[in-house]
Amino acid sequence: MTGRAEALPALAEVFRAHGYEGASLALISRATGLGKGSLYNLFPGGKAEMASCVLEEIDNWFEHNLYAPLRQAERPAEAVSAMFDAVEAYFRSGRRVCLVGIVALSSERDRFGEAVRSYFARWVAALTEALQRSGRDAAASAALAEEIVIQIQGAIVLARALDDPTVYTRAMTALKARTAAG
Amino acid sequence: MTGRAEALPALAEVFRAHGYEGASLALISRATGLGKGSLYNLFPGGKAEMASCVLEEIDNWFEHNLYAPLRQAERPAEAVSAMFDAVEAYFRSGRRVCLVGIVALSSERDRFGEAVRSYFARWVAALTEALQRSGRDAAASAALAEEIVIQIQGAIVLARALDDPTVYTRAMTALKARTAAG
DNA sequence: CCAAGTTTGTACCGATCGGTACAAACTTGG
DNA sequence: CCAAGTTTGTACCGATCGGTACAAACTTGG
Repeated sequence: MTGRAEALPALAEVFRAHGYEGASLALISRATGLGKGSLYNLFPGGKAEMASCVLEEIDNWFEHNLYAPLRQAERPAEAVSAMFDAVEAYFRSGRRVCLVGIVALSSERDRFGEAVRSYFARWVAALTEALQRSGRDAAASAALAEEIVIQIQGAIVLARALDDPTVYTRAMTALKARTAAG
Repeated sequence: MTGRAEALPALAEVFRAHGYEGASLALISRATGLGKGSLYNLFPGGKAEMASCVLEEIDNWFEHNLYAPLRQAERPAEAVSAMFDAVEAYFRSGRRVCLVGIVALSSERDRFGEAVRSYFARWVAALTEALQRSGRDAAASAALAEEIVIQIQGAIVLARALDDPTVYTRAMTALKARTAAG
């Protein structure tokens, strides 16, 4: 038996590469190496369930690797810095796209609206908390947290559009410097 | 005769709302009020040609209303400020999505890669020029120009994800202030 | 080792996809 | 006003869509 967990990474890549509508069952089947029978055995709810599970797994990954450390760090400034590194590695400097961001921009936002909202709201909240605990006042922390998430998402867009990952790294270097200084 | 020009706004909205793959000819036909006969009469190249034309029209709009003014402004600082206002109105504070950004994130980037690249490259270049002529050095101008485009794209993503246009206006207010100050 | 349960591949479903063919309905020029 | 050219709606094309049915192939427990 191959469980859902084993199929999710390949599934995620298909959705990332082709979007929800563009990810046909034929592509999904090829990418996962699973026939339709197996896919519908693992995900009785079909494509919608596959996408839900992928979003959930991504959410879990971010919660565990980024949000929780930000909230609980003893040295919050270091946690923020570690987040920048983890995010850069995860999105491969903009070569890899943010699936949750794509869903937010697409017409599937309504279908997965709450998952998308929660992912970004918790990101901003965790970052706000870390920034505040590292010595900023509440308003400045909230503003900077929002700006950081915005710049990450925007840098992915621009780096991909210009097909130039240095756009991503350059923006993040400047942003990290401002975050450390502020 | 209804020309291409009259059909383009409705076409653009369909592509914005559903992406390239999700924009079926049935949706396009409904949105434009044109039957297949008319659509293929206007756009013999089918969906690909429709999308090309839409991207070209968007490009023309940005070139004429944003890039050219930025490059030619006698008072470049005012041109930058006017750009912020025009962009906020165009994207309706993030309620409306950037079609070129969406294409950049999708698998259609390869099909329309050069159009996407050029749109963003010229945006950054025009902004760099205006910032430089308003008294910044070359390096600082280039960095800030890139950051502005990044924040615009990111703010659209986050505002839509959180379903909260104030995210967009808030980010832009802070960015405008920094741009004016710098 | 075999029976019961699970997983898998294949064939098939109706619906819809993008695109074509083409006659009927219009518009236009003389 | 009519002939020539243009535009339009409709019917249709094969391909693919997401999803279902189900028998054959496997796995597992006793």
